[in-house]
Amino acid sequence: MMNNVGDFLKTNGIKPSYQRIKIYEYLMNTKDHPTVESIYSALNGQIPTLSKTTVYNTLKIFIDKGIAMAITIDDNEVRFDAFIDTHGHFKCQECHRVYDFHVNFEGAIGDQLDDFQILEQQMFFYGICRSCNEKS
Amino acid sequence: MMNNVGDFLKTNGIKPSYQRIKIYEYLMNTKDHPTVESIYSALNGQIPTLSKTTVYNTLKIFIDKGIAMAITIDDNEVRFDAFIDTHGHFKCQECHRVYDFHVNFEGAIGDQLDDFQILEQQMFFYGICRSCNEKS
DNA sequence: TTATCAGTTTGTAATGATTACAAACTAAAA
DNA sequence: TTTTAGTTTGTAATCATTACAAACTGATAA
Ligand SMILES: [Mn+2]
Ligand SMILES: [Mn+2]
Ligand SMILES: [Zn+2]
Ligand SMILES: [Zn+2]
Repeated sequence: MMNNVGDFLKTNGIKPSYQRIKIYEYLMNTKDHPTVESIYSALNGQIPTLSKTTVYNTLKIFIDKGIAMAITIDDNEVRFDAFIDTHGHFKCQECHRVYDFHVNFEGAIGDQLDDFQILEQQMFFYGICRSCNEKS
Repeated sequence: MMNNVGDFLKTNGIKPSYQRIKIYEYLMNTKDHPTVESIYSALNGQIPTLSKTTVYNTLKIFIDKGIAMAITIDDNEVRFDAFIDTHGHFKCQECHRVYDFHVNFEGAIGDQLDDFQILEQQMFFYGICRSCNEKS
């Protein structure tokens, strides 16, 4: 075997092509919630024939199969995340970095949505991060 | 005098033109978090010369002046809200309605972001609403 | 009053992200 | 080898948003 990511994709019903493995590895190893554009340009070096359409298609498959998620933290920039446990995101308006944080969703809303069937939860914060704060 | 919305806009540093008053009134009276498209087509009746560009411009001004906010609850559909107190949104995947709910943000994240300066908070839930649940 | 001027509105053109589509390719099965 | 299903690629189409400049408006100054 020797290829963990390939096996992981197979387990999730995704045929592990070279492109798919590379894209998933990149998403897994990169903690900055990359966009389609940044994934494409990061991989274009090792895969010169890579098409942006393939990046779009592959990410859509990952999301459909539940091994990645899309984060629309700002109009007109969709970012992707291989860390799929429910968690919140903080976006720094200075350095544009996106940080993860843990959220206790239950405590935050009480019983207001008791008759609603909740399938997905997102929390986004915006502001200035610690590191940017220290520079001023 | 006699025009509350006009005065309200003036108070917030916005010159109260006919278009701006109508757009703000619509946003205020409509609880369904309308899009640019739905605002435009709702008002096009009474203001036949209305331009979609004016709707975009006006909403941008409202947001800059802090009397409205943009909600990107789903990729490729930006919605607008005149209710600017911090609150959460639930989007029904069946009827596509967007519901407001109250959120206790402090309790939800603890002290994880203590050194971060938080300027804006958003919470989005997705699922099936009560009314759609009852139909099945 | 008329002339001027800043701000507003409008229509059209440009942009840019995403999607549609069909041809080329790949790898496994028959 | 041939077939076939699935994958990748490049190009074209779509669609929301933005840029831009001309037309308009309403207030102010002469
Ligand atoms: Mn994350
Ligand atoms: Mn709302
Ligand atoms: Zn920062
Ligand atoms: Zn519903």
